[in-house]
Amino acid sequence: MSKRFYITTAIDYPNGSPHIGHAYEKMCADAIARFKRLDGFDVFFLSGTDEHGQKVQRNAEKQGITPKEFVDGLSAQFRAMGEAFDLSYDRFIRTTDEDHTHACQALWKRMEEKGDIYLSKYAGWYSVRDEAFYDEAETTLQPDGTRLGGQGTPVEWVEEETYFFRLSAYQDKLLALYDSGNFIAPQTRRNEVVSFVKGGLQDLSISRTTFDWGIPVPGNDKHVMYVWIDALTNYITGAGYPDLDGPRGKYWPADVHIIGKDITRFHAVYWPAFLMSAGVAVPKQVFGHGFVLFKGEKMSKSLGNVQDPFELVKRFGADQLRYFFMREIPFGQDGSFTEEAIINRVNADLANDLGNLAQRSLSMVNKNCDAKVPAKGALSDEDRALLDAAYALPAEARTAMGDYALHGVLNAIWKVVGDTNRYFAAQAPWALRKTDPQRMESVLWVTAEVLRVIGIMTQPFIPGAAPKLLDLLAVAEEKRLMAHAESSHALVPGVELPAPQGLFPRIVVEAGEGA
RNA sequence: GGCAGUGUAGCUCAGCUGGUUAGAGCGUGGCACUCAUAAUGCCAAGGUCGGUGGUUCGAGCCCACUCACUGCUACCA
Repeated sequence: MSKRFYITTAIDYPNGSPHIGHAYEKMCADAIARFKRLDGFDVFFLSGTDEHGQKVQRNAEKQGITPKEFVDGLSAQFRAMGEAFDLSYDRFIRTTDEDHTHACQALWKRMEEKGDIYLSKYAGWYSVRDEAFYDEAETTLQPDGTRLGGQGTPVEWVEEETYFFRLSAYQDKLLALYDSGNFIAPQTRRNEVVSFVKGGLQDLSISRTTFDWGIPVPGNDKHVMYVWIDALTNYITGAGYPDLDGPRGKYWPADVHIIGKDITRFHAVYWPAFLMSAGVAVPKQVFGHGFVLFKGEKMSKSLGNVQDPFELVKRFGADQLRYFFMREIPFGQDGSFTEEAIINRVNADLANDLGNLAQRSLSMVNKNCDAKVPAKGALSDEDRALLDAAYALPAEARTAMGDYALHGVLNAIWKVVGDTNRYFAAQAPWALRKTDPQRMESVLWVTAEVLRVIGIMTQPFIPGAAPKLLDLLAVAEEKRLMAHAESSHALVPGVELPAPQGLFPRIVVEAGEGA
């Protein structure tokens, strides 16, 4: 009975090309998924695109193509982004996938059987221009008798037949859920949701008749399911719902939904209520991460500062961006980036600290130890202290990962990288080469062994370079799990090593290029 | 307006249930070394811990007030 771990990201709405914010969420979730695999879990990692809705339908019409053709093109871009950032999805789900329709309709029927869905009318002040309903309090009555919405656009009274979900019946159960553990993280998001739910819940409109690009409501084709039923259900579609006894059913309930903080409510209120209604287990946790800002400002089309993830990868590299964002931004908080910050961080941590450490030590091994794992002599206190720090990493990392503190994991690892550089300088193996070659070998062995542990531990974050580092140390493919990051799997002296190669080139800013 | 949160070195942040000289990384200045990707190491400067007033033998950490900033306050996602 192996340990299982099911992690999802939000599915993206493809009404435009992906931006770096989409990539950020996915790379963080990917690092978590990879970390759990590294730690011996049977992981299922789900991401995808949310493809229905009025906006897609309209955009497709504008281009004179079908909605499906429209989303096919954009969904492909999101999938390409996954490849560009080395994302290890186990499935890339699309809400236009056949099994998803089946899952949504099954969920709907269960909720209906429970008596939680009823047909009624949704009425309110609607702004055609904003495509949004406004609360009466948000509107203002003009002298000429017309009424304007929150954005200053005209609104009209609209009544539409719609199905409602009896969300109001779930207030107490939801509050009990929030009370029982850490269903919502981080804490600040939890506070917001709790206060929202305590304020009282209204029933939720869950169908539309004004467009048809969506999943039909079972038994009433005039209606399609509205956003959240359709979108959220993807998480159980991924587990094979309604057949949770099938091959993937074992993954449900999900361990964590990684989402942007802006959609916390939908995941922490509506979603568990739907599931409770349908008699399906609720996910274990919803984690709302922060936003990535560019130079401290939100990125938007109007500001013209949207950062293209593909361009960034081309310029800096996938490992570099992954490392930067996960190290620099405490996971859960907002964070800002600039090209200069990326260059500084990448050069300092990856090129200078880790890359150069590997290079300086392994090139000595190559030249002075016959290109073999050096001989390990009696260990000094300094050797012992450094090795202990390295071997302590798995436990420290697991602790930090318990709160999905990706930055904390990297912090701990790079503390050891720093320790190793200090150790290397203090032991000065280049001097020992002349005075005490045996001791030199020991120092090089300790350094290489620590690099082995670092290589193992960094795999979730820099999945391109970490395996290369392990290759340089001739670590077998099957000995690269976290369980191997201990002394019983240490490097064996005498094993042949390949010639060292640079792991991370320094990023050089060309003259005249602003950073 | 209501609720919640944040404010600690130039920058980004740690600071456990209050307890000797408030920490890290980056940046800055100086020195050392030469194995290495002009990389690394050492040393140093630098903060009245937003402000005021309390509680306490003692507060960055507790209380009150105050200033600034942020988020949430339902059906665009």
